[in-house]
Amino acid sequence: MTTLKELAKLLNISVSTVSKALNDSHEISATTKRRVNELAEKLNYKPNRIAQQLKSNTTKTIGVILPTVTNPFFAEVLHGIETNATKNKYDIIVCLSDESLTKEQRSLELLSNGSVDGFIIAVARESQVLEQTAHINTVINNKIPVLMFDRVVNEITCDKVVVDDFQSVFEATEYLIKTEQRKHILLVSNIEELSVGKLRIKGYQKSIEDANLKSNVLKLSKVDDVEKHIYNYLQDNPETDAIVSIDHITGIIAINMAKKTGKNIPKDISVIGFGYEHTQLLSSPKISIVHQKAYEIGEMSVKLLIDNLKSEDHKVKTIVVPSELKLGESTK
Amino acid sequence: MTTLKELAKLLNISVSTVSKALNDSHEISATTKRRVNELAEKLNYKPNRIAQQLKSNTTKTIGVILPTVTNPFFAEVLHGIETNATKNKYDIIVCLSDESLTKEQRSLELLSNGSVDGFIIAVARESQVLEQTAHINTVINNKIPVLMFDRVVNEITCDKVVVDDFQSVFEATEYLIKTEQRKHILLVSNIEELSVGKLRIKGYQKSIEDANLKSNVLKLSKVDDVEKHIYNYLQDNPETDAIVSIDHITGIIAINMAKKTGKNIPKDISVIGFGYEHTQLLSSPKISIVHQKAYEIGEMSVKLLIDNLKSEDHKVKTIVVPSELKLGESTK
DNA sequence: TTGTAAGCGTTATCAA
DNA sequence: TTGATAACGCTTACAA
Repeated sequence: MTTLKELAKLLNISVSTVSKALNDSHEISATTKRRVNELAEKLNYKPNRIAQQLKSNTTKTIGVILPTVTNPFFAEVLHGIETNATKNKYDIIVCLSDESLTKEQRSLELLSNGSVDGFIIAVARESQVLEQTAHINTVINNKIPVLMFDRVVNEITCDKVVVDDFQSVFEATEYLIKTEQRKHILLVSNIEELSVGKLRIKGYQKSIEDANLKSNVLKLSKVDDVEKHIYNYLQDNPETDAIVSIDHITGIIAINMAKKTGKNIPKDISVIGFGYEHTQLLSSPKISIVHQKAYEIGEMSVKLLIDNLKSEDHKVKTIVVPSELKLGESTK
Repeated sequence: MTTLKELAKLLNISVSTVSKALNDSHEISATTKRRVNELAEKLNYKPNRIAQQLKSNTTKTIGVILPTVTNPFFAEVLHGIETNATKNKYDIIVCLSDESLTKEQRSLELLSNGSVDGFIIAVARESQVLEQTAHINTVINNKIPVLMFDRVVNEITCDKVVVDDFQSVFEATEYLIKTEQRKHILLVSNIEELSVGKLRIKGYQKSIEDANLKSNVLKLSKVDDVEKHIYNYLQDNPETDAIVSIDHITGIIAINMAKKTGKNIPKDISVIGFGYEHTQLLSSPKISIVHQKAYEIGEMSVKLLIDNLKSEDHKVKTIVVPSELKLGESTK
C-alpha cells in the first residue's frame, strides 16, 4: 500500500505538504496540489484507515451485538443498521451472542479496547432470563455509548429503541374482537420467556379482559412437537375462532394445523401472526401479520447512537417504533 | 482509557518495561511483572487495539460482503463465519451489497485501505448478471486475499467455497424418479438467473434426460403472483406427480398450492425444496429439503481465508460442501 | 533486568 | 507556501 512517505519521496517534498495537499488545505499552492493528486491517483493511494483512527482516537465503527441473525427480525434490523451506518460513513463490526450470556460478555469486553466508538445491542436470551447485565453497565461506565434495542434492560440507563409490543398485540386482539366479533381467541407463542414476549402476552390479556373473554395462552418455547401441540389444542377446543401468534413461526403452523382440523380460514378461524418481509408468502391463505418495522428499528438505532457520539450534550431517549397491522387473507 | 504511559508513570518505570511485563517477557523480573499486572488489573488496562494494528500492520479483521442477510442461507453462512472468526480471534466487518454492483464496489473500495486483512464475499446478483467483476480483481491485485463463496465468478482465481448445486438437485430429482417412480416432475425456481440457479436447473435436467422424461421448468423470479402461477400450472397439468424447488420459498408455496388443487401430499405429489434450519417447520406436511450446509460453508470460508492469511505458500483451492437430502413428510 | 529510541502512517502545530 | 517535528499507543531492537 502506498503511503504519504512514498509520495513525498517521489515528489521531493515533505510528508506534511503531501498530507495537506491531499486534504485540500488552503495553505498549499494549486500546482503542488495538482502534482500530488495526480501521483496519488496514479499509485492508487488511500490514506491508511488505522493510522487515521489512531491519530484521531475515533474509529468510525459501531459494534453490533445480536443474539442471532437467523431470526428474520434481527436479520432485518441488521439490514437497517448496515444501510444507515454506511450512509453515515460508519463501519459495523458484528458479533453474535448466540443467546449466550458468556459470549455477549466476551464480545463487549473484546471490543472495548478502542475497536469501536459505540455499541448497538439486543441482549441475549440468557442474559435477560438470568438478569445478568452488569457487563453492559461496565461499558457505559467506560464512557462508550451504548444503544439497546428490542430486548432492553429497564434497569440500565441508555438510549433505547423498542417496539410497541404491548400495544400492537393489544390492537391485533382488539381487531379480532371488535371488527370480527371473535370470542374464543387463542394466543400461541414460542418466546414467552423474553421481555418482549411477556409484553405481548400482556397486550393480549388486557384486550381479552376488556371484552370479558377468556384468556387462552399456549406456551410453546419448550415444546418439542409444536405442530401436534397446536393441533391437539384445536381438536380439544373446537370453539376456537381466532388465533394470535406473537412470533414469526407459530402463526404459520397454526394456519396449517387449523386447516388440518378441517377449519376454513378465515371463515371459521382468523389468524394474526408476527412477521416480516417474506412471512406472508409462506402460508396459504397469506397470513395477516403484525409487521414489526425491523428495518426502521435498525435505522433509528444508528441515528440515535451517532447523535450520541457526535453531540456533546446528548440526552438519553427511548424511541418506540410502532408496528403496523398488515392484513393478509387469514382474517375476514 | 488507560495507556501504557499512564501505568509507567504511576509505577515510575519505563513504558517498554510495562509493555514487556504485560506480555510476560522473560526479560522482566517477577516482582515488576507482579506490580505491573496488579496495577493494570486495577485500572482495567486494555491494550489499544488500533495502536497494535498500526504497529503490526495487521488488523485481525475480515471484511464480509454479502448480497443480503434476510435470505436465511446468507444469514446462516454469516453465523458460521462469525463463530469461526471469533474462535480464531478475528473480528468481522459486515457490508451488505443489497444485490447491487455499485454498493459492492464501494464496500470493497472503502475497506481496501488497511481496514481488513482479507475478504469473504458472495457476489451481488447484479454483478453476476452484468458480469462485472473487475473490482474484485483489483482487490486481489492489491495483495489482499479474497475468498468467494456460493455465488462465485469462474474467471477469477481465488479460494472458493461452493455448494454442490448440480449434484444435489440431480440426486433429488433422481430420488423422485428412481425411488418414488415419479414421471411428471416440475421444477420451480425464483433464482433462475443466478449462477447457482442455473447449475441446479442443469442438475434437474440431466436427471430428467437420463430417465427420458419431460423437463418442465417454471421460472418465477420475475413473476408477481407466484402462488397463482403455480396454482394455474398445477390445474393445467394435473398429471404432475412431483415438484422440485431450488430455493427456500417456492417449495413451500408449491405444497400449499398443490393442496389447494385437492392433491394429497405426498400421495399424489411429492415435493422437495431447498432449505435451512427452520424451513421444515413452515409447511404441512413438513417439506423434504435439500439442506445446504450454510453454517459449514461459513466455517470453511473462514478457515480457508485464515490459512491464506497466515501461510506463505498458500495455494488456491476450491472446496465443495456437499448438501444433504433431508426427507420430511412431503415425500413418500 | 531496565531504559532509550525508533517506527507504524497519519495529522497538526509551529517555524522557516 | 512549505517543512520540521511531535504526537496518537504500542512493540522491539539495542543500549545501559
